[in-house]
This record gives sequence, structure tokens and C-alpha cells, in this order.
Amino acid sequence: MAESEAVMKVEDTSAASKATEPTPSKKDGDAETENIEELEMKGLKIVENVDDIVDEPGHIKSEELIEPETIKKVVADDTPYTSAKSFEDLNLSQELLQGLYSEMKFEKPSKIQAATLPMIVSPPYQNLIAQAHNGSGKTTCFVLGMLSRIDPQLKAPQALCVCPTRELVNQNEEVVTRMGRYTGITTASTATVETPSHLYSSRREKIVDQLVIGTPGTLKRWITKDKALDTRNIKILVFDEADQMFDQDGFQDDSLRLWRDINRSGKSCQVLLFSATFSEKVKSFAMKTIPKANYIFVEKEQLSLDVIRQYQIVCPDSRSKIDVLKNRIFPAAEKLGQSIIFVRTRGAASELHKCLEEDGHKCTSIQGGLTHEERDRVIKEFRAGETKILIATDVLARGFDQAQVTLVVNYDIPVKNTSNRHAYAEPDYETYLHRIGRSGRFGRKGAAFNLLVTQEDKRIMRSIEQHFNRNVPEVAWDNEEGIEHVLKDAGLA
DNA sequence: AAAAAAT
Repeated sequence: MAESEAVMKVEDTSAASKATEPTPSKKDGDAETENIEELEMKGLKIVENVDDIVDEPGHIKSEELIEPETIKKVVADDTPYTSAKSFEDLNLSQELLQGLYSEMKFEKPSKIQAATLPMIVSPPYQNLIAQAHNGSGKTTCFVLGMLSRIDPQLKAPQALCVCPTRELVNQNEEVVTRMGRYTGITTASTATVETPSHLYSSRREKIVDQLVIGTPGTLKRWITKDKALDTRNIKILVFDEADQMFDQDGFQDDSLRLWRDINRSGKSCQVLLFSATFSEKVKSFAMKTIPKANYIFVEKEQLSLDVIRQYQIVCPDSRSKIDVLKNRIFPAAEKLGQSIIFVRTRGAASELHKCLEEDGHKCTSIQGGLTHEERDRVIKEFRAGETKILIATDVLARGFDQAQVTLVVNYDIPVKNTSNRHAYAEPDYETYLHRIGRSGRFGRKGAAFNLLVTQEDKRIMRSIEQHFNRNVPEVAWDNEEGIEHVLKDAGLA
């Protein structure tokens, strides 16, 4: 099927940004990934430097830079995509441009946007699997993609965006609403509380909104059971946090099902996969599954955002983890901004919440066991800055974008679920990266503390260091000034 | 045993 595809590769670098939006930088790179090698083995031809993205180096202030990174772009056919140097290059409607400039306050495309947007918005509307750093402007890519492909005259669902959590659905809908403010495009979301009393009541009215955002379960029900979501006119399907959406241990079944339903009913539908992480397993599954796709990938070593300073704190016992949090981290953190404390289980979240509150620390917690209303309220308060400390399970590990978050604490180090209880716990590299990526949004500074107790904790931490090829320095748990000093060093205090 | 979504 792909025997005669010409493939081209672009090497470029990405950098961080100002408060509102990433600004790119330029540097040469010549790294090959397994991914590229795999493609070569499949007989695909790699063409060097067909397209290059050039930026004015003087444009970037040094403190805005993330470490230079290499992005691999692989194009599935011989379409000669030119990187978008400005949003005007993309043939967007006036209304959409107005949204970008006056509502979003964007000036020009970020590096990832420059590379992906032409592939998304121009014919033949090729499928895309794209990996880009946390906080590099991925959301803009797919939201702009969806908005630009919708026919404002046609009052029917034309774009669908699938997300792993309710919180992400809300956040993405917010971006859609803002960016699309002048287009008149309407949206529907599964997170909109329809009838609070009967949560799982079926939806009777047909959806006439043009852009639909949701979690997989409810979307599936809207399509198959309720027959409220007509998929015949859907021409673009987006998976946010796509590696989770295509992971066997995640939402793979639901995602494939949704995609199949749309393919059956409609004409050709463009599929976009976006995430900061793709494990080798999910990456090869996605590449096998999504036909004729363009690819954008980043090497794992390059993904670790070096603007986020990472530290490990070895604690003598699990009891002392709380003390470190209360006596060392909080006093320093409270002057900074907002913090998210990640724990492994729902129970641990409410337990830690209770424990900290009894000790007079104002905080809230969020996990999937809460009601939707409770979750919405906790997020609303945190967004408003009314709460500074938020305890969370991995419901918030991905995508949650709050600029004021400067500190992430891995109270429990992330491990993969293993069905074999005798096996060694396996580090969850992807979750680790997503969690620490909640700080340092758009190139701002951030810090992450990993609290370790057992030998297994330490082993997992070492694996994480090796995986991203980064040294994570240790801070003594009982050192009075250790934490404060380290935060100063991170440019935070 | 488990985050998440949802039945």
C-alpha cells in the first residue's frame, strides 16, 4: 500500500516561548530515530532536508528558550508541504484569523504549528500522527484544523474531538469557543451537564452543532444508542492524548469503534493523533492502524523539558513523605504559584487531602470517584487561584493547562499497571512526562519533586533517569534550606 | 489491587 510513497524528512528545532504562545528557534540536528529506520526498512524513502523551517534567530530572547530539539517530519506522499511562517499562509477565513489575533493574541505559528498546520488544512487532508512537547501549542493545531474544515452553512456535526477525561473536554471546548468566536461555529460537549439528576439518561434531540468534543463512552452512546450524533458529515476526527486513546490499556477499543462508525457512515474522514508521548508499542500500533498518515515525532531524550527542574527526595519512610511535603515543600511552594501533588490511587488522594487539611493546609483534591459537579467545582476554584495546592490522581496528569502551576510533586512515582503482582513494577515514563509537564507551561519555569521511599521507588526513578537520559539530582529530605535553595536554583524562589 | 469512561 505504501510502496511508492516518497517520504521527506525535515530536521528542525523547537523552542519555547512567551506567555501566550511558543516562539521557535533554529538549530541544526542530524539524529535518526528508530522510527525513521523502521520506515526505511518498510521500503520508504527518506529525502533529506526537502523543506526547512527558517526563523530569525534574533527573534527569541534567551530566557524563553527550551533546549533545542529535533523534530522529525515524515510525509506520506509527495505533497510538497511548505511550513507556515504566518497564519496568512494557511488560507484561513477572515473570521478565524480574527480569532487567532484578537482573541487568542497569537502573532505567528509556533514551530509545531508551522510544521503541522499545512498538512492538516490543505488538500488532500492527509491523516496525521503528531508528537510535540507539553505546552508547545498542540491544542491550537487540532482546534484550528477542526475549525478551518467546518462549513459554517452546514448545520450538522462535521468535526469530532475525543479526549480521555472530562476536564480535558472542558478545556478544549473553551479553546474552541475562543478561537472560533467570530466564525459562528457552534459546539457540543459530553461534559455539559444535561440532566444532573439522571446522569446516564439518553439524549433525545439530535445534535446540530458543527463541532463535537467528548469522552469516548458518551460519544459512543450518542452515536449508537441515542442516535443523536449523526456522523455522516464528519470529515475530521481528532484524538487528543492519542497514545492513551490508542493504548490497549486505555481507550483503544472505544477509539477504533468510533473511527469505524464514522468511516462507515461518511465519506473520507481525516484522522489526527496528537500527544506529547508515544511509547514504541503504541507508536507502531498507530502507524500500522492509521493509513497513509504523515508523521511528526520527537526523540524521547529530547522530550524532557529542561525548563522544568527535576529533583528526587529520598525519605526514610512513608510517614516522612507527609512531613517533607508539609515542612519543606509547602513553605517554599506557597510563595511561588500553584502546585499539583500526584498520587497513585483515589483513596490516597482523599487520605492525603484529609491529612493535610487537619494540619491546617488549605488544599483540594480531585479524582475520578468524585461526582462531576465536585470535579467541576475543584477545577473552577483552582483555575480561579482560590486554591494553591491540588492533590490529584492521574485524571489530571495529561493536558491540564494552568499557567500558574510552577510545582509538581510526585508523591507516588508513576508505575504501570501490571497484572502480574510478582513482577517488578514498571515505570510509567509517559505518565511521568505528562505529570511534570503540568508545570512549565509554554516555556515558563517549573520544578518537579519525586518523593521516594522504597528500593523499588529508587529503582524506578533510576529507570526514568536512564530512559530520558537525564540526571535527576537528589535533595536531602531533612535539609532545612535544601528545598528553598533548590527552588532558587530553578529560578523560582 | 488500579487512573480513566461508563454501564
